[in-house]
Amino acid sequence: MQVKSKINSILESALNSIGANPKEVIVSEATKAEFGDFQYNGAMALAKELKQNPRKIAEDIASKLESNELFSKVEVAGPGFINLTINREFLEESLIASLDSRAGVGKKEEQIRVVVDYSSPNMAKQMHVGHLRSTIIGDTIANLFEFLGDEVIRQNHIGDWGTQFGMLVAYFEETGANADAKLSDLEQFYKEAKARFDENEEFATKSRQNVVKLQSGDKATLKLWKTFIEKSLHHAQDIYNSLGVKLDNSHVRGESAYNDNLENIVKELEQRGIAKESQGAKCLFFEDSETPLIIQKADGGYLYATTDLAAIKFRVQELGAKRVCYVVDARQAEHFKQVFKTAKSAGFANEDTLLEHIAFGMMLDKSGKPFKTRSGGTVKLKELIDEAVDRAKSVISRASEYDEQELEHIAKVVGIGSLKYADLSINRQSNYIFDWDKMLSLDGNTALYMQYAYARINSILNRAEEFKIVKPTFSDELERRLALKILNLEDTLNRAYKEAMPHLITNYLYELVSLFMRFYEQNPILKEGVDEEQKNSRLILAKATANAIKVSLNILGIEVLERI
RNA sequence: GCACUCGUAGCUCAGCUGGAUAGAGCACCCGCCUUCUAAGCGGGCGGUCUCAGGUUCGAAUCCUGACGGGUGUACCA
Repeated sequence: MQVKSKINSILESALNSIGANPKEVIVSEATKAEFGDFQYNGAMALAKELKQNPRKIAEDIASKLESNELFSKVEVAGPGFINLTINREFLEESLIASLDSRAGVGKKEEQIRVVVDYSSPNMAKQMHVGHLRSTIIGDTIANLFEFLGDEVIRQNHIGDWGTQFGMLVAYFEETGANADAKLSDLEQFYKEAKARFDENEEFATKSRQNVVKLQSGDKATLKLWKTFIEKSLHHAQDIYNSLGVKLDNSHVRGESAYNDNLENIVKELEQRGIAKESQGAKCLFFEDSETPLIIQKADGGYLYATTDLAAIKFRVQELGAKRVCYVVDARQAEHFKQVFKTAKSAGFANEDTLLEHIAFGMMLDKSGKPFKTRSGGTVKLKELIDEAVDRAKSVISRASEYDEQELEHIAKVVGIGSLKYADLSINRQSNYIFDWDKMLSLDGNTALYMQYAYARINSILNRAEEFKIVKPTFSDELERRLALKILNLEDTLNRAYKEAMPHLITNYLYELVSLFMRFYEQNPILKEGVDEEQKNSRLILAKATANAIKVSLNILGIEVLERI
């Protein structure tokens, strides 16, 4: 149910009928409960255009709305605020739709094909905390788009090409018979190879030669390279599985996949006169930027800008994407700005193709400093996940009621849910302070709060006999507000879709569940003294709430539990 | 130097398509379990929205500048 858009269109015709045609009509949720459910503040802005008193305009608009059965109250306040209260009966009737598995949320009218590029781990190393945000924000966005009807193509643009592989190959050859054993810890293997690379010039040269061999398709080198990739992918897949992220090998299309196209990309850009030579390198210059985008080095080598351009071309022209989302660290903002601009001017993407950098802030430690990237100080993703699960296990209050296997499952769902929720609930654009205690604390606005509410509802539904799917009757204002919140899910998801902002969903969830918790405390469902009709109504409210929670959490990639 | 970005309660964050006394959680204090899961609920404490100008009937929100933090800035990805 899209309550807001419904109101917007009613408002729009009301506005038109008094001769106003604002370019956008937007109601917002009321800032105070006493103002009603929604408010429209546009009357004040129209005062100049219409050369009328804003209060008068508001009253004119209000008089057109009053007759509409959607509203039970239309009120003009102050200089020209229009406060709207939604008719209780309308909510009662609409709530039934929320009992289905989509919590009453429809698909978008226009559905498009979207590529979401996320995770993109480096294949030479283990995944670490630095990969967490891209992986879970990207997965959430992909889930959300899919849920609303888009055809989503997930792309894992893995870092599987470049110097580090020359290095690994060289080290593998050097260690000979021990190599296979050593590979069981790829991280360690990489470290040793890197150390060799830094200290030994001969080794470094050999590594670079291996890169050339790789790029020119030398069979033996390629074979070795493949074993590294397989090993790494296997590791990444373990992480995805335990995180419940929907990436698999079919989504992998790494840097190496574009290797053969790079030459043509450069050629094409040169022929179109977009690329120019400067200091021996092939570059693209931009008016608003003093640094160019380099697509080919002076020594002939290609760069990640070249790969990215090849990838855009592939995604738009071969995959047919109308929207391409790059879930990548905010530090690459300028890079993507230039790449997108180039892709459009070169015709790799159409003018109306949406190329978006879904930027997110860095992960900082408690003292506000960035995590180290190279020198051993990083937290491995695997360790992080394990600890999240361990901590969750130690916190489960009803632990004695479960057997070992059940406990394990609950700990996993709660621990990983908390880990993801903590990240997703923060506006992705700001830096994210990574704090074990906060992330794994199981209080407040966390996954656990939602999961707990869900389990509470489930407990009631299990106890209750089947309830009738008939129009409920709300017994107080709280129930009416809870219903309205449930019906707001679709508007929330649509806004989160437009802005690619997962935290809008967590904000919504928190409001929804807070309302439910109050309802739960105040309005008994199965207790004595509750009449049949009331009981039935409240069961419908509870069920609809559970659906909204489940749908929202599923989009965030977080599981619910029947019992906790 | 230039560009981008952020600066809201002790801490972590919402709010920023301009609107009516700026909202949460944590922490701290008080109250609520013989009845649907107290991992909960209710109440209290706590803010010159970094500062200074400007636009506007109205600014945490838009613009300019200053200060402070972060990031990026020619052949790494």
